[in-house]
Amino acid sequence: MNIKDIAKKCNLSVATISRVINNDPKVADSTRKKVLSVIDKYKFVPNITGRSLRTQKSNKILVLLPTMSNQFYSEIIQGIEETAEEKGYAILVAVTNLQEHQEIKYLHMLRMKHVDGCISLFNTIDADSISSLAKTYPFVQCCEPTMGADVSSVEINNRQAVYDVVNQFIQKGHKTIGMISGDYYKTSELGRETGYKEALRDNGLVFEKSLLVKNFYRYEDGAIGAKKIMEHNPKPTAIVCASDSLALGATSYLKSQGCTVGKDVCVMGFDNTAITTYTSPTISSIGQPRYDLGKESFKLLYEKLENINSTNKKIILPYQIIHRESTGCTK
Amino acid sequence: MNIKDIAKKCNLSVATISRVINNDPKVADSTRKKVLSVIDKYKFVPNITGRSLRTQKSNKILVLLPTMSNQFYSEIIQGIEETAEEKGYAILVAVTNLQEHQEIKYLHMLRMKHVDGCISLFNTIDADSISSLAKTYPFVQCCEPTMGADVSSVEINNRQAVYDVVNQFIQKGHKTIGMISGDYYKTSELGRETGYKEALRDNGLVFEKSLLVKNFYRYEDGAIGAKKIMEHNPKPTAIVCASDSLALGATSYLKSQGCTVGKDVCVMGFDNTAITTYTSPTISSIGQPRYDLGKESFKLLYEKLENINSTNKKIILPYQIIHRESTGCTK
DNA sequence: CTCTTCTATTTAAACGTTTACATTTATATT
DNA sequence: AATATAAATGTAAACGTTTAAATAGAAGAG
Repeated sequence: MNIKDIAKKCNLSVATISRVINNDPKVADSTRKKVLSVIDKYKFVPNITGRSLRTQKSNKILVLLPTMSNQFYSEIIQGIEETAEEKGYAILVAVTNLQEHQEIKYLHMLRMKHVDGCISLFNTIDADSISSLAKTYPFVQCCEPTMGADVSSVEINNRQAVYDVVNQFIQKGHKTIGMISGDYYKTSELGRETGYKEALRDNGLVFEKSLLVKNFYRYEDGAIGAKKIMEHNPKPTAIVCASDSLALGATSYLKSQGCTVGKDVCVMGFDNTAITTYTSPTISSIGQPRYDLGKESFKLLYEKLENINSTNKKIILPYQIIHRESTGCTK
Repeated sequence: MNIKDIAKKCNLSVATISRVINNDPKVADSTRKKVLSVIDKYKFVPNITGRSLRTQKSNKILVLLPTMSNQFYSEIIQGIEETAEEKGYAILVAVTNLQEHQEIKYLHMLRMKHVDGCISLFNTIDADSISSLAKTYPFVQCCEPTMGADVSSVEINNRQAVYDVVNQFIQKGHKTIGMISGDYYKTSELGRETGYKEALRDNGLVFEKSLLVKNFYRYEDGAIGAKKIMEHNPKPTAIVCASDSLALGATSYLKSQGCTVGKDVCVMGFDNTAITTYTSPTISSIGQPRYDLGKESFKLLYEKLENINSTNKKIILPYQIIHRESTGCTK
């Protein structure tokens, strides 16, 4: 059942049927009614591939995720989805599982015109490839802009966030502060680590290599990191982590050593995921405005969808430092 | 840059170019080489919309998710994705956020032929709609088959899983056992609750309404549920939960009341998500073979992709009961 | 040298829409 | 009634592929 069949049933040309489908006002009310009833009767649904080919638009955008096992992305996607829907775009999510060939495969959907644009939450391909991709296709990076790439992006100021936290720790009298970071998300990681180092420096403390541990972002890595950091002399009294799962792992290790987290040692997480309030002690964390990160990403993408030559923008959104029990906040 | 342009540059017809692209053996080696070099030179990528229109296939399948904020789905999707890739299919994920209009919107992609098939992790639409959808389009339900719908599906035996757990509790001497369930995923919920009731009955215990609490699946609901259940007289000594977050919430409430979870009260979760090992006590849980659920779902879908009239199959995969500290397991 | 067979290539239709342009029909103006 | 204008509908091309069927060219058989 296609538009031609409907036209035949209605004794009309395909053009008129198409006009009815697309709400073109140039069609008589009586005709419109007749056509709609026939469409309804035969449950006709216009073939979107035909339409896409003709209009050269898919009205779909791709959201590229490094992994699905991160709570963090859920709300970002919702922010994208709801903003996109207002403009008539549907979103499709693809997961790269951190594999470059997957990333390339899905980015091909852009070149093959099966989606009109892409918001990527993480890229492994190099800055030049990103820049040239973004020149030709609507493309926005969210949370993890590739360093040195000429591309629109939305993120928070990771450096400043950790800087502020470490500063707060120092103001409260902490003298030895450790950091557990990861070794994957180059951009945010570097920012967070820089913030840590700069805050120490600006307060007259020296950065010590053995107080900054880098592994992956799993729970176990948090425990391993905490163990290593606690071997330092003098013992650190505060640890800032690059994710909540790291903070959780660190906390659990510290507890197992008889430490009271929030009193003997303060622990700060990152991302403010739901898990932070499920545990004992509850975990303090740096919160990103997830919904807005998604929303602003789509807005930037939309500018590109309307005009691919519009200038690239870099948007920085505010973060939030939330104190809970793991930094001694009792309320 | 399209296939016609390439043909012109090569002084060949579009048909030959198409053959090269599709690895048709009926093309001379010298010609193939020339064409490939031109394709490479101009970075030509065939337009997939044109191809889809002609071949009436997209080589894409849709995975429909109720929400992205559930750790549980991640590995299922990986199972689907890796199996699908072997057969040359890419997967696209769409999230309904439990809204029917979203579900309908994305299912339309099937009717509009923008995807060749769909694996759905949850549906709100009624059994008849599901049955008739599945008759016309390749469609498989994973984990939550709609009751009464004629459709291929993969799941575990939810009833038996909870039956076994409750049975184990009773064997160990527990006399009063509560259950915290949810009120959304009709099929699995009903199964789990039935398992609970049947195990009681088969052991000569009476089912008491006040020991079965139904809310949503959030952490808070676990705490609320535990509070309600603990008001029962005599106090229950075991609680089985329909999710890990419920179990976590229950555990945290019990701890706040001075209960030692795993000793005074045993708590069992469901789904065996990562969080179960991050907490203290660690949470016992019923594990579903997530990767295989995804894998088998795609296999069923593939049968439908090859022959839409193949008979619907219902696959039941084994579950696993994993004891941790919350049920008194110390190792 | 002709006829057959096989291989490589071209031609042209088809997939299902949308839309600029042309045509017809209805309505308004003189 | 004749003409101008507006509204409704039709015609046909276009989007970028794939692929049956037709054709050309080369090689082999007699």
